[in-house]
Amino acid sequence: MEGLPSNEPKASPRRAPSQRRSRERVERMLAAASALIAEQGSDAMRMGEVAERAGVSIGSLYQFFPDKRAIIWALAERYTTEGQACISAALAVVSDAEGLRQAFSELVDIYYGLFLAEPVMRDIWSGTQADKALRQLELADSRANAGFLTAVLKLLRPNADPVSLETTAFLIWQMGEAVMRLAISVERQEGDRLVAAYKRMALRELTVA
Amino acid sequence: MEGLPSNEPKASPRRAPSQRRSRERVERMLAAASALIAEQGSDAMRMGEVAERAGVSIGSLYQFFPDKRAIIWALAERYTTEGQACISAALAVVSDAEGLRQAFSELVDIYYGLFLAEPVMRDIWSGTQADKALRQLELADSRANAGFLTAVLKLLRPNADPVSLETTAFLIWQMGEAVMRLAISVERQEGDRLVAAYKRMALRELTVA
DNA sequence: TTTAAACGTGAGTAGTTCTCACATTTGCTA
DNA sequence: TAGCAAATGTGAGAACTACTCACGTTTAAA
Repeated sequence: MEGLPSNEPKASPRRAPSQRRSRERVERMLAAASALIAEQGSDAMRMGEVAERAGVSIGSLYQFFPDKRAIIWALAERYTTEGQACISAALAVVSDAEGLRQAFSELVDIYYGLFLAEPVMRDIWSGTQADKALRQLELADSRANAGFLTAVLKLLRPNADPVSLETTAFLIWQMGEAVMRLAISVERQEGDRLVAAYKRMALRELTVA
Repeated sequence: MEGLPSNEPKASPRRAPSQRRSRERVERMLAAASALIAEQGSDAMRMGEVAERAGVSIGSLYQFFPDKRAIIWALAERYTTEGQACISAALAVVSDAEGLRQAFSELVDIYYGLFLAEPVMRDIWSGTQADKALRQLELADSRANAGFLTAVLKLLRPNADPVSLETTAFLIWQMGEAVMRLAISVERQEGDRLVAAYKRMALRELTVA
């Protein structure tokens, strides 16, 4: 699945471009990487191809980016700092509950729009390296599991819109998986809190109309 | 990041073990893979190492598993069918809202326990191939973003438990990201519905105590 | 016993990331 | 302007890895 010797954060510090020439070249490298990720995904992106498209040698590429990950991270960083400013601005002006409603709603729309429109962000932030086929298997499986939940909901609320129930069940299930993944990535205590909060939220959604 | 020629579902059909000898050997291969994933993660798992630990040649390994993914999938499948039976059983007996509450609550606990206890499941189902360092960056970033939300919540509800508010904000933010990732993996229409449902759910959580 | 199919082997192929010894360019100082 | 050290640029090749294939061995059935 990889050619890297290991998964350790080898990220040895590389020289930072200090002269104008090299800064421009680094910019070209990032642009090339961005284009290739948009076209093929970061997994299929080849370092040699990045160098070629940027018009630099493979050695130059590695002079400023210690490994393949580094160039992807550099791109990711641009998006995140940009996004962070946007979020900060939108929430800074909130002063009451209604304001929060509006700001949050807009924020979700903006983010969703970004995810839909930016192939690079899409690739980097969502299962980049994870292989697509496995993701589809997971989805199919999750759908099957959510199906059991849907069946129960339909039984308990025969008058509700079936599509809406299906959406709710699938959403709750997927969120549950996401929370589990999150919970095992943080400290045990926080993980427990997050799972508990999820449970409370999901139950509220499941038991009220 | 990989040595595979491409990301396409090459999954050419391989011979299925029909004799007892080969069935046992396949079992050993799976056991070896499982152990290695538990020790190092599936990304660092080397096919040669799997073969060696299973006491078979690399050729034999590839006789039954077309590629590296296949052996990981095979392991994943075992967990999922097991889990599916568990879910089905737990939800089949639900007949009222209170029953749903209990069944769902238990299910979450069981799943969380599995995630915590099973390193292989953990690896396969959560950012398997995704690199750990990037995941930590994402988390730090998400925490920062959730921080803005936390600040607003603290402002609007000065009497609430700060830790609880932080947990809620982080959870909502992470769920949002998960829903976006999900939304772009399914058909546009369903994605839109899922995002809308998430928004409704999150807003309810944000505006009621 | 014969025989065809299933099974087993491991050196070798192809394709990747990343290195390194060396050449070139730049900016600074005398 | 000449001199020079640091920054920058190069690409053949080192080091790994997933995966193949031609050939040898075992199994089960006729």
